[in-house]
Amino acid sequence: MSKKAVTRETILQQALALASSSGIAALTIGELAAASGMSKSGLFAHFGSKEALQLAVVEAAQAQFVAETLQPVLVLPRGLARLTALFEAWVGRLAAGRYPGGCPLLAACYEFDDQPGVVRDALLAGQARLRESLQRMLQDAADNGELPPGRDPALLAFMLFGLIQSAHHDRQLLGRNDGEQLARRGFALLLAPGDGGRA
Amino acid sequence: MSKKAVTRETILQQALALASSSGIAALTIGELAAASGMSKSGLFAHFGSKEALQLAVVEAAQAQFVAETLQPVLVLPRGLARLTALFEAWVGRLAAGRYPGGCPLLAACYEFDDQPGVVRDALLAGQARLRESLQRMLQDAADNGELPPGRDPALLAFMLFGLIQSAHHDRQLLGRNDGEQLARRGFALLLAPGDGGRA
DNA sequence: TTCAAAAAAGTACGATCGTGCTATTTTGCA
DNA sequence: TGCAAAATAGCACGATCGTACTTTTTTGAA
Repeated sequence: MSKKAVTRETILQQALALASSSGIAALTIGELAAASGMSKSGLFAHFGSKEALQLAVVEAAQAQFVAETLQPVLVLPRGLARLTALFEAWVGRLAAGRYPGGCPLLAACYEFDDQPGVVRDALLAGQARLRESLQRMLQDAADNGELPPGRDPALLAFMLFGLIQSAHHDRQLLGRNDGEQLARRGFALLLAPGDGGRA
Repeated sequence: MSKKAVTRETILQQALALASSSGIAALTIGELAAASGMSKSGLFAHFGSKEALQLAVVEAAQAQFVAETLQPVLVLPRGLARLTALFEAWVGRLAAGRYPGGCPLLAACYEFDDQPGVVRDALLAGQARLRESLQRMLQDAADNGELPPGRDPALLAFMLFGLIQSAHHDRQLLGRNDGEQLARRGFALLLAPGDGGRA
């Protein structure tokens, strides 16, 4: 791997660490250069513009999520098993201290949802893909007869994503560390057959 | 009302409109002054510091939420009726174009959750109060026997807030306008007795 | 109507922003 | 080992940031 690619990767990892607490929009070339031990212009040359840097950071975060959370569960059989593993990995990711300042992608969604441009486009595409993956796993589970009768995969995907967001909110702002457990109980309530989810 | 108070209110309304799309942290004294038809220094004198301005904006947004969404439902009897009205008002607020760029408070939670200071403190206090109100309404409904058996008010409050966040996400980033309907169906799924929420 | 007080504007400041352009260092191949 | 090329640093720029200090305009009570 070329030196350039190595340095670029180092910068992006540093950027993700900073963006986790301050947000991607608040990332500053100077601040990031200092944190990376580089000069402003040396770092700048890697990206050519601030928008390109922000886009690279978003894509790095997305690639990391896929590699660390989505990919690993694909070895499991389609259906409830795979879905459960994904949700567990996702929830665990929140608590793991992977990003102490919170998920940079979730935060970026709030920062860029009204800022047209390539960053917003990339976020939108990634979130849409993720939602589709989630919904497809739910459909697989439904096809296997592993869902309570009458459950709508689209609604469940919507609600499971809400559980993730609520857990994130509880941990990052409210400082509550039981959000992950509540999310798991919510998952059980939504997917457990029979008793309507005693929880 | 003194002139000062009137002007201050005008500024804060303008600030909320701007913050809706760009975020409270990205608010700039100069930008806000231009939008308000004032000079930078004239506007600045109203607050004394940028942090005080941000705090005032957060408090204005919180007061608006309470006045427009929480207060009105308090005339309804405690229990499921009041809870349903609150959720409906809350969901409706997302679609109403009240804030075209999304809820400034939700966005602020992501911006300030890792930035210690008075702004974060105010956000935390407001969100904690809101969560308590929600949970108390659920407890009232449980006391009335209006909840499916075995439901935990704390878990339901967690999940209902997740529905709101998911609806916000769907509308603001994904551009889907069925998020509100999904949130309503989720509400029904969680609170409807008997069939375990056929949806 | 007058006039002190309040509100707003004017001006200036150092700092930092993103981004050019040029010089220097470092790299990897001949 | 030498040397073009690649990577990084140095420096400068106009713009804008938040925030002081001073001056002008506006307000409301006597």
